[in-house]
Amino acid sequence: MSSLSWFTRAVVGWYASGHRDLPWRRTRDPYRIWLSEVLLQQTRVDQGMPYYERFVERWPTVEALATADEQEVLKAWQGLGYYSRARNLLSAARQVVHVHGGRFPDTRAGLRQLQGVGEYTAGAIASICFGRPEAVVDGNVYRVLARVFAIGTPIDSTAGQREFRALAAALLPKTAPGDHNQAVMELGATVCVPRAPLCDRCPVSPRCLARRQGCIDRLPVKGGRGRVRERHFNHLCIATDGGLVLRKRTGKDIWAGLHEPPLLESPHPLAPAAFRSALRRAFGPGWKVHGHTGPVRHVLSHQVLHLTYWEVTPPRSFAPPADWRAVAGPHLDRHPVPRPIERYLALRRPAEPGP
DNA sequence: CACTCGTGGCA
DNA sequence: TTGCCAAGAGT
Repeated sequence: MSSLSWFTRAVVGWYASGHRDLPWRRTRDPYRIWLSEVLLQQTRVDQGMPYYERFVERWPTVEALATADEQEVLKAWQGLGYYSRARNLLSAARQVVHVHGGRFPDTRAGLRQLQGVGEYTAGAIASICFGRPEAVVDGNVYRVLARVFAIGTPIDSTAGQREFRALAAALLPKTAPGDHNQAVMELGATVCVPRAPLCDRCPVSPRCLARRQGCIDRLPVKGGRGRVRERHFNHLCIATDGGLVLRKRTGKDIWAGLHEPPLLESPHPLAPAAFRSALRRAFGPGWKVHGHTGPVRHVLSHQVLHLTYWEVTPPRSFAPPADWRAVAGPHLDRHPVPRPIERYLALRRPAEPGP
């Protein structure tokens, strides 16, 4: 008891005196904790919350989720980004059911074997659900520790990750490690925030080295982002009797598993004449181009997309690639699509006005 | 290991 | 407008 460090004493005491009442804090069910942790990876609580509620409602148990179809899960994930999380989520659910008999592993190493569960998520589940003495280091923890201990090692370097992991482990109390972990993360999320931290409300500000040294706004140190790639997407909007033509994206590119109108990517923006030329080169002669909308600018973490939607009609002789599918209006809703395609479809077919 | 994977909010 | 960033993981 008295061996508790001043750090844990201050932060856990502060946490116990009141914190946000988030739905996943009302349970220790590893399924729900896991779901919340994956949903919140690189994602704001406000953004992930409605998704959590819908997932729990629709798939209340890991067994239920394991029986889901990948397209269903991607559809439920639509709009949240980083869609590999959704595919890994389903994969891990099936691992839990078919390899572990429906029970989540109760150790960090065991959890680590699940698809989409890395060092952070494994530590979070192990400490919160099973009381294991495993420290977690997420973005919040990096920030709190970098400031309180005035550590300037870049958090995205190998040395930084080692250093912060060791410090977090040294600070972890033997009793109630899950509460300690959540308390530090909550402090980072609500008080020790990236810009303009609320130091007058911080339980450790009297001993915060960065505050003492006046360098809070320069910590933590991160390397700059890499260069952003510019891409030009020319979508072929083909209306048939059976509906709009879509194809499913595959491979390792963005939006794997999501649908879109057939794509003609070009290294530069295309004027109508250049588009006709590119269309003929890619899919043969005889196409008609009726008009276009865009380009629409869409920013991703490492790319900037310029999307143009071209209304086209193929010649009668055209034999479409095997993965093209005409999708009638009522069925469009079942296909997961990326945000810009979702917006395009909404413009193309305005939603029915509410009652 | 450097790079990649979305989206939206904010100053 | 631009850049930063938010409960990371996979390759």
